[in-house]
Amino acid sequence: MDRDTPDATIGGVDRDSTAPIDFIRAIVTDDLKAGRGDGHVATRFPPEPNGYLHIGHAKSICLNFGVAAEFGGTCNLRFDDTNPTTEDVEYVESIQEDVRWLGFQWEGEPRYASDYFETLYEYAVHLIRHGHAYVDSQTAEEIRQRRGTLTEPGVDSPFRTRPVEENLDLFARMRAGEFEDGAHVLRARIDMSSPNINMRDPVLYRIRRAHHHRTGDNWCIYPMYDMAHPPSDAVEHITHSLCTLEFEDHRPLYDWLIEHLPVPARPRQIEFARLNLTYTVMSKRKFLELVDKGHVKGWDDPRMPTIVGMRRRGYTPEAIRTFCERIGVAKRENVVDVALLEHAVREDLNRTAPRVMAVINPLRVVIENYPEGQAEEFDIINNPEDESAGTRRVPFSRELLIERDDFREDPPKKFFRLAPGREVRLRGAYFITCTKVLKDAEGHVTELRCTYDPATRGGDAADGRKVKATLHWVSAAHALTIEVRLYDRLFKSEMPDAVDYLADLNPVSLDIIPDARIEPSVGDALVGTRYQFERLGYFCIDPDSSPGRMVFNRTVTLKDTWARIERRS
RNA sequence: UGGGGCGUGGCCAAGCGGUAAGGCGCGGGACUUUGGAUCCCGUAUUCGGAGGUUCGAAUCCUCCCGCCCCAACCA
Repeated sequence: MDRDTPDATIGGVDRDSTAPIDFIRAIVTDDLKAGRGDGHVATRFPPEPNGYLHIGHAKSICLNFGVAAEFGGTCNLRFDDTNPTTEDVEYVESIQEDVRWLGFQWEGEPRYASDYFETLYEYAVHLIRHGHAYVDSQTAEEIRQRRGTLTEPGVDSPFRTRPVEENLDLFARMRAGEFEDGAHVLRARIDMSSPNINMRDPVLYRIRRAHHHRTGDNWCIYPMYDMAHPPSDAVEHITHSLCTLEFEDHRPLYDWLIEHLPVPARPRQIEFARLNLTYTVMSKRKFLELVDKGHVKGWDDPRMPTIVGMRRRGYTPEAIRTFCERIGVAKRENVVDVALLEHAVREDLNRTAPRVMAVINPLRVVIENYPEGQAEEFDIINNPEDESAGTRRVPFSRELLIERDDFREDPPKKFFRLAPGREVRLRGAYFITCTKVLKDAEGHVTELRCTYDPATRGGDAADGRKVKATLHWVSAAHALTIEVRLYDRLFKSEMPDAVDYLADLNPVSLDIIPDARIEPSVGDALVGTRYQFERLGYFCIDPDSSPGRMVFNRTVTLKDTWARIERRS
């Protein structure tokens, strides 16, 4: 490419995004220049409906829809439903919901590989007619043994030279259900000595008497991925078929199918590396196991790295999309630090989530010079980063609760919060000064006596004096009690089997603070803590039990745990 | 071992012959009605290694090393 070309523009498309998907962008640009696909770019997201989507799929979704959008093209949603034994409508429905929730709209109706079964069958017949496929009657075991090894070539099947007519007849009878499962298989006739094992006469069709979630019992033979995918792409006029690295070895086969079939288009496969996240299990197989064995409550359990699980944790589609943009797309194996995901979530939540004050581990504070029985309300801003979020009324009275960790009788050097004789600000209310510390017989602090300065109403001193800390607080009499439940994130850890450690972790989901207090002014507001769970920060209200979500904006590390708050009924 | 890929700071990732973008993380500072947020500044003399070509290389060539994927009638 011309070095003088301003790189703000590539392929005529404005490059405002920092998403480093340049190698794909370059290929598409070149193809466009070469006139492929009539100048139209068409991609597709092709999940197999055998589980719920996870954050790894989000990368693929953002990539496919993103590339299409960038080049003014389209992106289809196609279910790769060629293996009826593992698939289910529950999954096709959840997948559609998740893609929509992430903010993407596929072109037209969802497609299904199963919609093409008849076409694929005809294509298979076409291959047979041209001597490019044959019915093999060996057992699976025999086929495997004759496939050769990484270093030894394979051996031709004794059925490889079956006459076309016989193949045609056999294949038709396979479809007609005349044979047992496994009795025959349709294979491509390519090269049993190819150094690429995928080219050693790959299986194209197998007999499988299983109920398909869409075609029911209409078929007893099903195409393999390699047989179904290339033609499906072509039928949909997909121009760029993006898939993960493990399919690189299949590309020659992909191209072989496109070349030997009378397909209406010539799609091109491009591979990229799948997403791996630190501490995160990313395997549908393991998720299924967790769900089936009851280690989690379902695919949408907040501990799950599934899209629905993340949704319940309060993650936003915007945050997930931002994350996918930032991690980039390349061909090298990678393990993205989960901190990057959490950063994207915080960034979005900081901008959009309403705040509330909360006290988890309460310490009673009595404002001695505040009239007994009196109460007043303050208007406190809901989101310091968003004026339009408005304010809420927060009641204030003589007896308050503050976070226990916000007070230190003997404050260390860097501790600026409350201490005997020290003045701090109660957020949105008044400056208070601690005058007395009450303790029980054991010497534990049980209550603080303070005085407030009426001249600091709203949190600003008329005389301009400053205070080094601002505390969260709630009015003891008005506070709302909720239940906080803490969960540990699913850790992949060093353990080879996720299930083992999950069994260990499950009991950790306890009610940490059964009597946490929060301010009652916001009807649907519940929040977490700050100091006690130093590494948390954001708390989400389960969208299934309460509208909206809540953020606590103090500590925002979300390192390796998170909390879920449930309203006590 | 045959084939296919990949190796740029702790983690991602640009760069594609002209003298190492950016983000996360980390460290320091400023500011602030949450010590959060925000804002600054710093963080690879070096691109897996060794040779070579060139005025000049992460970018080209050679050899070596390392990691990943492929021997399902899964996708």
